[in-house]
Amino acid sequence: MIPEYDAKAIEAKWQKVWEETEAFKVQEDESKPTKYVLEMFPYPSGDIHMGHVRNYTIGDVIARYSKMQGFDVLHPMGWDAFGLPAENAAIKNNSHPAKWTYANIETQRESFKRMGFSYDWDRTVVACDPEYYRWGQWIFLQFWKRGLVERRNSPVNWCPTCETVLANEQVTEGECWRCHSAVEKRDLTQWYFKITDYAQELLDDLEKLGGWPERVKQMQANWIGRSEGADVDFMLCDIDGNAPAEPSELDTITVFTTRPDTLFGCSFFVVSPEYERLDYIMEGSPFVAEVEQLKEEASKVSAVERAQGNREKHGVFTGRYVVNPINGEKVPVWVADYVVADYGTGAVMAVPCGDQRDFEFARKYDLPIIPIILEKDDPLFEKLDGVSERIVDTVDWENAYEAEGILVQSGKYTGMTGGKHSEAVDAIIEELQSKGLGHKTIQFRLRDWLISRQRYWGNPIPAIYCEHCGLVPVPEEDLPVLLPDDIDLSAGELLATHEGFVNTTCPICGAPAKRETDTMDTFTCSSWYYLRYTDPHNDQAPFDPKKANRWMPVDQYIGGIEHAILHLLYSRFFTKVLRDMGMVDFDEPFTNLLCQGMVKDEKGETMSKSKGNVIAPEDMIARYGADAVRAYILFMAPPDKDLIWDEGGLAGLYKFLNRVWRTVYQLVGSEPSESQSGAEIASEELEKANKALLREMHRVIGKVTADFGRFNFNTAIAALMELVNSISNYLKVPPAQRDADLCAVVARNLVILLSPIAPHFSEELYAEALGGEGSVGDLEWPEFDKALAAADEIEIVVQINGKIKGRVTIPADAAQDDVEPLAKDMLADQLAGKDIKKVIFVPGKLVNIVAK
RNA sequence: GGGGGCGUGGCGAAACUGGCAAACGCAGCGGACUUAAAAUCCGCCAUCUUCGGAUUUGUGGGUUCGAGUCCCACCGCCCCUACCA
Repeated sequence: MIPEYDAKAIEAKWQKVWEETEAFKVQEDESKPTKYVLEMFPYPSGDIHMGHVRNYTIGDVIARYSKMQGFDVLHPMGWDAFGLPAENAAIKNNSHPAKWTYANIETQRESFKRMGFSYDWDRTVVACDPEYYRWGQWIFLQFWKRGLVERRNSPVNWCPTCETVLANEQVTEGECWRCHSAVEKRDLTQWYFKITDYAQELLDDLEKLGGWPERVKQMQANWIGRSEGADVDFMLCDIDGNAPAEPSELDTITVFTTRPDTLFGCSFFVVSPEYERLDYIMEGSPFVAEVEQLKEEASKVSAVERAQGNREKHGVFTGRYVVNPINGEKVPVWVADYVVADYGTGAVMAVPCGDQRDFEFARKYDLPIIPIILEKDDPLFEKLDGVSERIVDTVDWENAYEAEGILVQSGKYTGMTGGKHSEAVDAIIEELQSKGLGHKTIQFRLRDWLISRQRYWGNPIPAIYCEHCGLVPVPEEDLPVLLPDDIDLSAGELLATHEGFVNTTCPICGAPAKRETDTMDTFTCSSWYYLRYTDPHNDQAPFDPKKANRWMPVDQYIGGIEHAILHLLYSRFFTKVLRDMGMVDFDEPFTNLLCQGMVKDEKGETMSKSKGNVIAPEDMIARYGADAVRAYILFMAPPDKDLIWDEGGLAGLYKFLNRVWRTVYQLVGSEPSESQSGAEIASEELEKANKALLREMHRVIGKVTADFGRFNFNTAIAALMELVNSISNYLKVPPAQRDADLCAVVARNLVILLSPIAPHFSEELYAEALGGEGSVGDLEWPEFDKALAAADEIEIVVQINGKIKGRVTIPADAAQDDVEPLAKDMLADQLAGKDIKKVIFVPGKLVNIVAK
């Protein structure tokens, strides 16, 4: 009797065995090559969802497979445990964020165990654990020492719902990444990590990341946003509009431009409403009221609206003028909302002829448009010929001319080629440089990383304000700065109002002093956790460089595309700084990156609690078992594509496991199969069947191995299904006639090949049906024998002019000379009267007769 | 506006460097077993067909002996990003 496949009992049994035998403990075996398989650690917001299941199943298969291939595998798991949801839950439940966080961690940990994930639980990293965040503070202090920490005042993104500032990367389309509230601009003094110091390297090293998806690299490159151009100095005229005799620093207004070649076409000048020196410009101007009103209106326009693009542009004249450094011309200074404060210098030279935005603005406010760059055959050339006076305003234009062209009305540069990277750009920069009024420069879109948050549940910034000594770092020996437990968040208490936390003494002079009460962005925690896993219990340092260097960089990182910029960029930055500190000897943290697709509902919509379309993993485990869930999620789509949930498909994989179960028992037992007729078969036929099964087994070993290497788990499972179909076919042979040795080896290999996908199931079959010792996970991966997988005879296609006309069966090693006559013979009718031009023979595939 | 990706049966998908399109599965249909159902097993399942074949990978063109795959144009969908000077 074949026992029933009882997924629930089997899974519980093997999870217990794995735990007791510490099956997934990292071996730290120096004789083996290492493989670090890492999935992005989760935020403990309630129980896991299908996205987690998919992410971690993919990682688990890679980890288990790597172990069977002889690697010393590091496959850890932890929690990104600081952050607002915990704090909000605590406020709502009149509780403490730690309570909520740790309860959710336990729930998730149990779910992970029920999924059978092969984590070394000994290495768990929990970001809100002082043992961990202590070293986050230590790293902060090292960054500070290296000049990579700055506290400064500037316009920042403020989320009114989360009541905290946000980093640029955490604002998408003008909304807060977490709560989707419209983000406001505020002028505040905040803490920054100077990630821009690494902008160039972060961009350049994308080239080293051959194992990353192209689109992720592209997104990072766009985010870093390097543009080459020039800084150009314009001089502010005095209030009466007279050009300054002596250029003074105070009256120098610098712009960044990628098009210095169009400088002769500058007919006005624009600063953003938030421009830092706008008040200085407005001193004594009669237009203060108008400018104030524009500023007011601009501040009201939400970032969301601003992000819509192509908005109607608004501006007012400041009453002031600046001098164009290339021709000494005076141009009016405007304030307009289409210039943003946080790119370039917050001021632009407006060239309506060569820039669409300036063009639209000029049309609206009736400002001059000076044609200075034209397409080769522009009719305007004729008009300009022999005219000494400058022609202004090209009324018949509908758009600016932004492409490459020929300069006109541009002094000695007239006739030169202009455009983004043209000779005119270099020539004009040279002139500006010689006059001391400009120079070549590179502008990045990347801003410094604003890391301070006005929230309790985060890693405290280790800094102290002393009346006498100023801003003082907390000494390393005083770390960690602990978050106080006794805080009543629901009563509105903050770190800033917690006297026991705020009041301290100055580490330098000993006088009473105040602590910094901002905490660090949670993304600082996730920027180095992967290093901590290599040495998770170290209480002398964040990690031992020797251990980190042995395991790192992560060989395979797996996570969602939503971190394409945020987490992945920050982690790259941290790694580079730690390298410069001598803590690690590599430049990039993640060698290979796999971004898995989303799990969507039947209608193709994202699952969310608010839509009520969430499929709970625990329900599915209860109904079909974790192994079926794992197999299903791998089978239904390649890992990087979105997966449409279909419970019928899951039931199908459950049926497949049942079928494997019966098949394996039938292979090694003496029971007849369902498809067997009972009649003896001829020995010739038997031999053929034996041969075919052996060949099929080897073909599938090769296919599954190759597919695992490419993460094509869906086709690997399809190949295993084909093997099972072939076995079913073989089982038509009566039990007494079967080749027992062949059956045993096929059964064994089938179980091994399936084990990374359905581990509990495979363990049970290996132990109970095959009588195996130990764990399947400790076995070696079967070797692929190409010779045994090859067929002796194959069927190839015969074509005329690429159209299939028939098929012939030939020996696998047949040469063209053998095949050609066969083919011609076969198609003699159709070739009659035709002239054979040539014959193309693709071994193992086809023979194509080109005839006319 | 800029960048990236995708388009194959009723559905999820396969087809590695151009070489038998639709493997594998879901749904469906027919049969066996059963008193019956479930489960299981066997078979059919792109479209049209005068049963010889013919047509088919969003549309139109091109390169090639041969194109789902490469090139050009267009249509449609998705994702990212954005008054970036």
